Amino acid sequence: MSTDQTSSRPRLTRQRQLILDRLDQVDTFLSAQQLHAALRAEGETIGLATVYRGLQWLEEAGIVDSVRTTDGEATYRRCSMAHHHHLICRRCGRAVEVHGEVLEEWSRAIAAEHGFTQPEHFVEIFGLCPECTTRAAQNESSDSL
Amino acid sequence: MSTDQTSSRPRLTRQRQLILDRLDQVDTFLSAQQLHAALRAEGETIGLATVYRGLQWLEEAGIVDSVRTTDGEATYRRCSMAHHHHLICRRCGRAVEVHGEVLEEWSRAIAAEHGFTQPEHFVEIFGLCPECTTRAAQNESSDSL
DNA sequence: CTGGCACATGATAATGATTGTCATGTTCTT
DNA sequence: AAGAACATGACAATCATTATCATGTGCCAG
Repeated sequence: MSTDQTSSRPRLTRQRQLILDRLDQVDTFLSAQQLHAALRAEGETIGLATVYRGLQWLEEAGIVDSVRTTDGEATYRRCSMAHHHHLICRRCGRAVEVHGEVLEEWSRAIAAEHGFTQPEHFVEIFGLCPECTTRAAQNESSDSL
Repeated sequence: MSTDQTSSRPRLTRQRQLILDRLDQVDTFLSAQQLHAALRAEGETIGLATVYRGLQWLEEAGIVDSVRTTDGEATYRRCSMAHHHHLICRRCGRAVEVHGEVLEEWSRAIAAEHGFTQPEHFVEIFGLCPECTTRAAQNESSDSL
C-alpha cells in the first residue's frame, strides 16, 4: 500500500507552472499556439511541443478543460469545478462558466429514453458579450456589406 | 434588373448528389476523408477537394450538419429539420436526432442573464447505444484491465 | 555528495486534415 | 453554337498536432 505507482517522480514542472500561471491571468480560452507565442513574447524559453504536452497533461489531470473552436483548434482554460459549461463570446473569446441542473437532467433523460447508457454531454453557447454587442451596434452604420 | 445575384446558375451537381446519396444511406457521421474513400471504392471518380467543398456547401445550405470529433476531425450527416442535437454512440457512431425545448429556453435564459446576445448553442450527448451497452457488458468478464 | 534513473524538455521532422491554386470541364443562358 | 459562371480534379501549400530523439533536470539510494 505504501507503493504509489500511479504518481511517479516529478510532475508539476516549471514550464507546466508557466502554462498554468498564464491561464490564471486570463479568462478566455487560449490555444496551444497562442499560449506558446505569449510565453515566448515574455522572454520565457519554452518549446511548442512542451506546451502541447503540458496542456494534455493538465487536461487529463482535470486542472484545465478544453473546447474546440469551430475551425477545429483546441483551446484551453483553467477550470475551477467539476462540471460546467461555457458561454463564449464569438468575437473576443471571453468565456463565462455556467451551470445548469436542468441541462444535466435533460441529457440524462434523453439518453435513457433512447436506451443509451453512460451519457456525457458537451454544451457550448456562443454569442456576443455585452461589450461586443455594443461595438457591433456602433459599426452597423458604417457597414457597407 | 431581373438579375438574381444570390442564387446563380448550377448548384446541385453530380458529385454533390453523390455525397448526399451516400449520406442518405448511412445513419452515422462521416468525415470528408471517409466519404471520399467510400466513393472511390465504389469506382466513382471524385476529388478529395470536391468532397470538402461539397460538404461545405451542403452545410451552408442547411442540408447536412457537422460535428467535430474529439480529435478535431469534422464529420457530417444528412439532417432533416431546422434545429436539433445529437445523441451519439461513442462506440459505433450511431446517431439519433433529439429535440429539446427545455434546452433552447435554457440557453436563451443563460445568455440573457449574462448580457450576451445572438446566442447559438452546440450540444452533443455521447453515450453507449443499447447494442453497444450489451456488448460492453459481455466483455466485462474477460476484461483484464 | 554523487551517480543513476525516470521523466521532461526542445528542436525538428513527420503526419494528417483542410484549404488554395489553376487549368480544364460542365452547364446554363442567349 | 458561343460565352459566362461556376464546379471539378490534381496537386501544392498551410496549419495544428504528434512523434522522435538527444539532452537536461530533479529525486533517490548509497
